[in-house]
Amino acid sequence: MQHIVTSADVAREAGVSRSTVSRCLSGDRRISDATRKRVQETANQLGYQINKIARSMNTRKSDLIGLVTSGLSDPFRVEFLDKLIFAIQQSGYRPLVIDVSDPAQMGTSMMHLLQYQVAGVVVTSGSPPPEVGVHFLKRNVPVVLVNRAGRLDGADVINCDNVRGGELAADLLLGTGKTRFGFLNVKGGTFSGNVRGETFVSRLAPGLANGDISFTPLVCDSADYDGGFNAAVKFLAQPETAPNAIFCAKDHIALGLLDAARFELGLRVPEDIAVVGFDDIAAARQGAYQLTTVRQSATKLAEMTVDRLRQRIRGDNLADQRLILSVEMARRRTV
Amino acid sequence: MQHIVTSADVAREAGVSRSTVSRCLSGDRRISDATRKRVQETANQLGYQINKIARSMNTRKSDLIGLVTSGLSDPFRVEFLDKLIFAIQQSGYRPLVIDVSDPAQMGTSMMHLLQYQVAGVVVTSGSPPPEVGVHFLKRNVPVVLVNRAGRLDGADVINCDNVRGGELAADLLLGTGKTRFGFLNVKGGTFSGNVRGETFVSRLAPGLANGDISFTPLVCDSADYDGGFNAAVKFLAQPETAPNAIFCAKDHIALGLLDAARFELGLRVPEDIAVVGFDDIAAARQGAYQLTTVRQSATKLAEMTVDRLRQRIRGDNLADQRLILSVEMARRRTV
DNA sequence: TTGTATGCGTTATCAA
DNA sequence: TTGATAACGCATACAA
Repeated sequence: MQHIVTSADVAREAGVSRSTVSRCLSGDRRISDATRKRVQETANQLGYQINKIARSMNTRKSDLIGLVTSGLSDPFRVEFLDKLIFAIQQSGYRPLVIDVSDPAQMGTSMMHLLQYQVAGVVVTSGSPPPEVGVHFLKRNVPVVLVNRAGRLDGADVINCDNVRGGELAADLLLGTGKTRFGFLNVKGGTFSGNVRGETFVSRLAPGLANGDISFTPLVCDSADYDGGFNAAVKFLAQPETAPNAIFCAKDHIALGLLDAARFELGLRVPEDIAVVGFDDIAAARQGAYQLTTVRQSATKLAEMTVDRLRQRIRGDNLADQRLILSVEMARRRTV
Repeated sequence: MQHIVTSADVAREAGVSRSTVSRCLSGDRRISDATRKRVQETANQLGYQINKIARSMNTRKSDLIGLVTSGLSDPFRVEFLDKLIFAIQQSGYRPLVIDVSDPAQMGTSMMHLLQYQVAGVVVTSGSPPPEVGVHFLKRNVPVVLVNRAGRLDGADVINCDNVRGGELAADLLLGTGKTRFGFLNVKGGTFSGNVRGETFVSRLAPGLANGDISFTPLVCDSADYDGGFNAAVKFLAQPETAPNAIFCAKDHIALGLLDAARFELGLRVPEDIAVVGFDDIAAARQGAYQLTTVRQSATKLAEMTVDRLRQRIRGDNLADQRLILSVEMARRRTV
């Protein structure tokens, strides 16, 4: 077991004090060019790596940012995390991922992040119990909730424009002339999904009132491809009466629905059934699907998240914010 | 700004010493039940969270495990990371993700992990320069390379059985009676892809020798859906002479190829063209694709990785190992 | 511009 | 079974 190179080793080798080494490597101005150069050379030569754990002892903050998620099975969330991880690194931070499969453990999981002195936390899944808010507030650790219901005291909330999305979907489907509307969401619903569905329905209100159209709420067991597929096989069993203008709470569900409609029921899209999704995941653009969907930009969402995080870490703008990312309709072949 | 609760606070409140608090909360045996109970109660009451950063100062190890990857755009890698993150947490560790977009920065990125005193590292992308090996060896930090070329001294290597995979693909395609074979891989190739392709070709050797069949190496610009799609549009332009029994280095490429064949060229699968992929990603099972492919289990790969990591962290079995995950053919509708 | 002394919160060592 | 004390590696206030 070899000795690990510390700043003291570099100091001795370069003939300076530990403080000087520290200053050189943290980019402190007040150091002579000669000294800086010499120290940096010795550091490289010895293979010195700063010990961020030790540094955090003083500063009481690490450059870790907690990412609370639950699995990587949801395609849009993966795209978001991808951009988020990139943006976090660009800002000089490092992502510490916490996978919360059991929503009940959300609170304890977030408390674990405190043990690492994280500089901030991004929650992309599950709604943290309000009582954890005070612990984060007390330590000035900013929390950003993304596409989540925001009941957390002291946390910022960033959502895409679910309301506008529901409207866009309704308007587009109304324009098809189809009359049997449906909204497909996971059993129990999610915060985002519920808002999308409610807005969708309220936009249909006039037509529903005068009996021009009908609406059926549709439910699947899981918020993914299989959920959409299995649900569709059932509710499309009698295509003559089944909904034929369907808005899905998210693309992943819509893909399952599409495959069920085409390959299990033999329906033509969009002639027999029109489908609108939400998210615009990569697969929606693929030739096999060409899904018409409400687009939210994972990249912008990630940038907004990191921007907001950095503001709060700097101590700016400390009042809780609620930010909305605009959405747009991506028109393809399923409507 | 409030004061943050430390072990000293708990000690004072409970009327014991810091050492006792430390022992109680780290599950040290030699402490009386009464004291343990009292300390734990005061800790909860005060909302005390252990500072793992400070703990790492002494132990010189954190319970962080570095995950080196490059983006989350590759579906199989995402599935693997999903299982890996889960397995890491199950073992009481935390994943610290490093996204290496530029392969040239691989070395420095891995060195950064050392700054956090990681207990181990998993490399899923890019091949680390051999010289970083010594720094990890010196600190007894285990490195596991997954589905990568292993040129790193002191690192373990875990691969799926690329050789067997290539054979399975060749045998299956030979059975179709088709005669114009192709292997589609990204320009320049990857370690895994190259092995798969080479085995595939060598399995075709007899047929090639007596002129029964032909083989064409096919290349795409990126190892993803778009790469496969764009390449296929070109090389399938004259379907009468183009390869009609194609093995793809990975499923994601195969999906692009399939969509190009069906929707751009109007080909029937598998009548006009047979396709075999590699990985068995979730999308391969979807109705729109039903891709026949060589399956490797992301779950098993993750378990093997964490098992090996834990062995080395414990100090067992210190000789470099090379593990192989078996593969199998998942027969669907594209052959 | 540089060096000295001190403290961050924990665990390990030694003593009681 | 418990407590006092010394590290761990770094940053910073203060002194020079």
